[in-house]
Parts: sequence; C-alpha cells; structure tokens
Amino acid sequence: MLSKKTKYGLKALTFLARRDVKGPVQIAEISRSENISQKFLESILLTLRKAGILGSKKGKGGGYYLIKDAADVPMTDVIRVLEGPIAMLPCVSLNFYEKCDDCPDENACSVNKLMIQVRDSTLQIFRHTSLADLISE
Amino acid sequence: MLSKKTKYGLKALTFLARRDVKGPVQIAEISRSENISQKFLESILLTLRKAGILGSKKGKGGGYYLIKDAADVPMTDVIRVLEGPIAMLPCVSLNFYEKCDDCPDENACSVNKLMIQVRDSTLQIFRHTSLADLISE
DNA sequence: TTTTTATCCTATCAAACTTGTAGGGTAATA
DNA sequence: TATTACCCTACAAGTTTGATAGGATAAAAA
Repeated sequence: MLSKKTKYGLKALTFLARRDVKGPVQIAEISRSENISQKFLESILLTLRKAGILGSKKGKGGGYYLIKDAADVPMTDVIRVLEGPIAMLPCVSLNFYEKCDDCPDENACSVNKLMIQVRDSTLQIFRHTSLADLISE
Repeated sequence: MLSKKTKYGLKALTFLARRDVKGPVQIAEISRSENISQKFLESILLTLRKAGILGSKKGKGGGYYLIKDAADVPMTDVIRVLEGPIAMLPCVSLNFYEKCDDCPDENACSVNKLMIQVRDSTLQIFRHTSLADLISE
C-alpha cells in the first residue's frame, strides 16, 4: 500500500507542476487546495527539497517550487524518495537490496522470481511516467 | 512491501506443491524446512485453509495438503487472502475498494490514474501465474 | 477407553511504522 | 527591526506486523 506521505507528495508535486506561473508556492496554499495537514505536508516537502526535486525560498513571498521541468521528474525518483523501495521484497530491490533471513539460496526461491517480475513491470511504468505525464492525463 | 505472512505462506504452498507424494504434511516439517516460526506458520496455514486453498487433517498422520491442483491456484487468490489488496491505493482496488478522504473527485486524481496502471500490470502477472508456475521456474 | 498426536482457536505482546502535532530556530524580505 | 514562511527536532497516538502462549478439539493408536 502506498503511504499517505507518498500520495500527498505526489499531489503536491502535481499541484506545483500544474501552475502556469513558476513562482514559489506556500505550504499553506498547497495544504488548503489538496486537503493535506499543513504540518505533515511541511515535512514531506522538506524531504523532496533535500532530494533535489524541489527548491525553496524563505521569508515573505517564499515557498516551494519545482527545480526542474516536470518532464524531467520521473516517478521512480519521487517514489523512491518518499516511499522507499519499489520492489515488494528487499531481496529483489535494486536500490535498497537486503538479503532475506529465511532464504538460504535466493536463486532457488520461487517467491523471489515472482517478485522480480512484479518489480520489473512496475519499474517499466514508473520509468516511463514523469510528473508532466501525471498532469496531462 | 510484501509481508512475511504472505512470503511464508507462498513458501509453504510451494513446499506442498513440490512434494510428489500427496499426503498431509505437518506444520513442524514445513516450518523446519523453510525456516519459519512454527506458531506463526500455524496461523498462516489456518488462514489458507479457511480460504479454501488448503485442506487439513487432525491427529496422527495429519497435517495440511493442497486441496486443488497447483495449476488451479492463481497468485491473485493467494495474495488477496494473505496480503489483502493488490492495488497500491484503496481507491484503485477491485476487491477492497474504498474512497480516499482527501480526494473530492477520483477521476480527476492523477495519482489514481497512475496506480490503476500499476495495479493492472501487477494483476496481469498474478493472474497468469499459478502455484504450478512457481515451482517449475 | 485412554493416550497420544497434531490441528484449531483466542488472546496477548513487543517492536516498528504511520500519521500527525508542537514548538521553537533561521533566513529573507519589507 | 518586525514579519513572514521555511527549517528542524522531538514526540505521541494509533495501527500493523511478527511472533508467542496456552489450552480446546478431533482423530488415530494403544
């Protein structure tokens, strides 16, 4: 299940991407428009800024803004930053690999093979979907 | 992330499916072979039995056994019983649908559309993979 | 009939994670 | 210098997860 953190993050990003004017947008405005708890959203946007997806400006007239063109923000990046691994098992994750305690031989594990398939088909979608695709749909 | 419950359940099912002799197998044996806590596995197998995927026999010589041919046990069934929804969002789930609190209009939600794609591609795999496919791989 | 075996079932529990809140610190602008 | 709005840490309630305890029940064997 996708966490609310990720869902809210995606909604905030699409909100920013949809704006024609490219100035900074305050947390309060996004929070109001998208029905997201302001304080929770604050921490999410902070995470996205630290990941290099958003930029921010302090003080009056400040806020958050997209640092790149929406077409250059693939879903893989956003999901990995907010949700973590895309794979359904640590032993199948490309970016967050971890060995399973219970598996003596990963290559002999049938669950492993199944989850590699799922990972690949999900990756296929996330790699070919950018923030720009999200708003144009 | 796939829960250990689901992972253990799948490993137990493949263990049963791989056996040539079709008699009941005791929890203790599966637990030993697959490195799964016996008591935890007990509750998992019980769930699978109640879902009509496994049968059981009490007393000496008892245990669990597959109730159908492994080829007739699709991953969709197993995953839904053990893990719950296959979709990453409740508002996108076919079997466990729920409306999102924060979305006024589901059809206008870009996250919704993205997750429908992911759901469909994952479903595609689970629908076309049976327990028999799992052991033959 | 009694004992043994192995599933059945409920309750419980610690640890981890999620969602959200509180409160002050910091930098930019007016 | 005051105000604004992001920055950052800590924390807390609620839920989920993974696992354990302990006995009830049914079947087979002694």
